[in-house]
Order: sequence, then structure tokens, then C-alpha cells
Amino acid sequence: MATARTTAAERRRQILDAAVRVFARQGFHTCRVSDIADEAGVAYGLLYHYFRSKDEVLDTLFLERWDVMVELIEQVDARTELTAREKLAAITSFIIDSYRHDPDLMKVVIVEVTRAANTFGRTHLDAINRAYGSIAKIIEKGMASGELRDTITPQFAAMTFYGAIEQALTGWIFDMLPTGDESFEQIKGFVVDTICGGLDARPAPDPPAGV
Amino acid sequence: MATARTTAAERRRQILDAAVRVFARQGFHTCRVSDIADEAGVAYGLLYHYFRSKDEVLDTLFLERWDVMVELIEQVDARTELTAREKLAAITSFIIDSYRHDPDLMKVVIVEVTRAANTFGRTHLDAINRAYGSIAKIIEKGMASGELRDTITPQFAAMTFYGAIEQALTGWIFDMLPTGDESFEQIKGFVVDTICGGLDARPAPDPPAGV
DNA sequence: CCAGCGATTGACTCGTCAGTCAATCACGTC
DNA sequence: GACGTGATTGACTGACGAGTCAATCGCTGG
Repeated sequence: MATARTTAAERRRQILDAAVRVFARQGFHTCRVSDIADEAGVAYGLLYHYFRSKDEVLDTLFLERWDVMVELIEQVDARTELTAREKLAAITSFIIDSYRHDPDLMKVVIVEVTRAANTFGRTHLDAINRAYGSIAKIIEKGMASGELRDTITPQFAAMTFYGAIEQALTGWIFDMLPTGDESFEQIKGFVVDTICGGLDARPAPDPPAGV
Repeated sequence: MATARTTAAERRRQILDAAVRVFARQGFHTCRVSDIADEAGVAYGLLYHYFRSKDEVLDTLFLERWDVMVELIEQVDARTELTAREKLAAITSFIIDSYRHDPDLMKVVIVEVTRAANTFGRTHLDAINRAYGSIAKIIEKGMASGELRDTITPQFAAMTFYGAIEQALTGWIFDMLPTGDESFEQIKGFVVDTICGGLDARPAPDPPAGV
């Protein structure tokens, strides 16, 4: 019987949601635990009833989101009817839509964990690398089928691809890129076009020199 | 007359160099000012004789290095005999060599400032954007001359290009990429090849559909 | 109506550091 | 060889914030 007004799960969620807003607004290191409690409208101590530490709150938020992303990547990879380029487009679209849908959460994931691998991400390097690995697999298959060039390693290609997306998100987070639905869609196209098509104008078939 | 053993400038340098090592090893937020003083072999208080705060030490390190980089980019751009691709290759080479030459310093610049734009970089967003702007100008000229495709904005192309380099540095910093001279040279090639040439195998001239 | 138990509260403890400052040192100068 | 100035020292202060805990609340089942 759901304990009256709010269940334990709901309360926990309420704290997590408040934490997202606070982390996004003030940054993880800068905010106090009391800020999160205030934002959630609960007492300071209650936070420690649901989480072992301030760190655990961030960990939870990150993993919740990141796991969804990794799973999405793997699902996309499984759709054998898609070309590598289409798979990359689907992933790009998903991540950018994630940002569009909940910018605060993505900001926390990117700024406080992914891009802060020193402090925090070190703990999550494995999770981060799993994502790279899955993307690399997609690219590897694309190379095997002849769709993609195999002059670079799939590993590096995956890093560059993900880097381009992260760079775009960072651009929005720090107001270096215009926001708005058109911008989101435009950038989706840019990411795939840049990574797959490259900057060079057409004529320039093979790498420099040769035997 | 150089005050005996060490001049003021030398002492200052000594502290900055120690700070680089400490920041690289422990991270800016995690280390104590006393760690820097110890590493430099000077008393705690002396640090405040040369710098107003712990932050100012990091600011100084970042700006010292970043300014050199921005200037390099502008110098490269001025060499009109180079193609856009060659300019991008020169910039890539310079940044990667900077890392090879002083990994600790580049680690601090990237991890503690550039990629931590929330905490710190916010102060330095202007400096960071200046670099993007200079790269964008190179790309813009390349587009104007017909060397590069102009289906994406120079601004976005610059972000992706710089993002690819940063991603590579991050890969080395967190041991996701093998170190060693060959790796450095190989990645230089990868960056330019990926960004300019794209992942697609040749035949695929124009964007999808069309009028 | 009461006992029991998890949820909830927030004042308090306890460490940790950034930054200060008065004292001391080591030159160069006259 | 005394004086003054800037370099150097490190003990100390003050603020701050994570995590604790004993007390209270409000169900629920008997």
C-alpha cells in the first residue's frame, strides 16, 4: 500500500530531479548538499537516508542516463538494415534529442562527469569506454563492408564522432551555438555530414603520395 | 643585480612549474595550496607573495599556454602559400607536439580549464572562443577558394576540428590511446584525414536527394 | 488506542583549507 | 657595520560544508 502521499521511490526521484537542477545551475563542486535539499523541499538529513553521499547522487544521475545511451547505441547497431552512416545519424539524433528534451540532465552528464573525467569520470571511464567501443564496432563493420574508408582506426573514428557531438552539446551549454529547434536539426545534419563526408570539396580520391 | 641565487621571476616560475605538476597529478580542486608550496620547496605564504590566490595560479598557467596557441594559429593562417588542409595539419601538429613536449601542462589546460568550462573556463570562454574563431577563419577561406565544401558553417567545422584534437589529447591523458612517438604522429594524420577526408569511402558526391 | 518502525527533521560535530600576518631573514647600500 | 627593503617563513584564523545523530513524526497493524 503506497505509503500515503509519497512512496520512497517518488521521494528519491524528487531528490534526484532537484539535484539535476542544482548541479546544472551551480555545478557539482560549487553547490552544497543543503542546496539540493532546499530545492527538493526536504530536510538536509533526508538526503542521506536515500543516498550515501553527495557523490552517489551524481553517480546515480550519470549512470541512469549513460546506460540508456549505451543501450540505444547497441540497439541501433543491431538494426542490420541500416548503413553505418544511418546508424551514426540515428545515434546523433538520439543524443541531441536527449539534450533538447532535458538540457539540465545532459549538461550535468557532460560537464560534471564526461568532460570532467579527472575528478569523477575516472570512476566512470569504463562506462564511457563502453560507449566508444560500441560506436567503434559500428564503424568497423562499415569499413568491412566497404562503406567506410579504413585508413584510420575504428577506435579513433568513434572518438572523433562522439567528440563532435559532445562539442555541439558543449556549444549549446555555453551559449556558443544558437538554440532553437532549427539549430538542433541543423547540427544533427552537420555532425553526420562532417564526420562522414569530411570538409574537403570532392576531388581528392586517395591519400597523398603512394608507392 | 640579480638578487643572489634566485630572482623574483625565477621563483615565480619555480612555483608555476610546481603547480603544473601538482595540478596534473592531483587535480586543481583536490590539491591544497600547501601541496604546491611543498612541491616547489617554498613556504606556504610565499605563494601569496607571487599570486593573489590559488585560482590566479591556474589562470596564469592557462593563459600563458593558450595565448601561445592562439598566436600560433594566427601565424599559420597568415601563411598564404598553404592550403587550408595544410594549415589545419600544422595546427594539429603544433598542439599534439605541445602535449608531447609537456604533457602535464597540456593536461592541466585541457582537463582543468578547457573541458571544465563550468567551473573555470567560464572566465576563459572568450579566450577559448578566440581560438575557435581563428580556426573558423581558416576554414572560411578554404570554402571561399573552393578547396573545402561549404555545406556546413565554418564555426561548426572549427569546433569539430578542435574537438577531434581535444578528444585525442583526452585519450592520451586517460590512457585510452597508446602513447609513444609513433602514436603521436599517427594520430596527427588521423585527425586531418578524418576531418578533411571524412569517413565515407569515396563515391558519394552530393548530399542525399536534391531538387 | 497503543506499540513499533521507517520517514523526516535540522542542529551539531569535525575536518579541512584558503588566505592572513607578524616575525625573521638576506641582500644591497651608504 | 648598521639600515632599509623586499623575500621568506609557517602558525593561526575564519569560514565553510559534508556527514552524523538523537529527537520527532505519522503511518499501520494489532
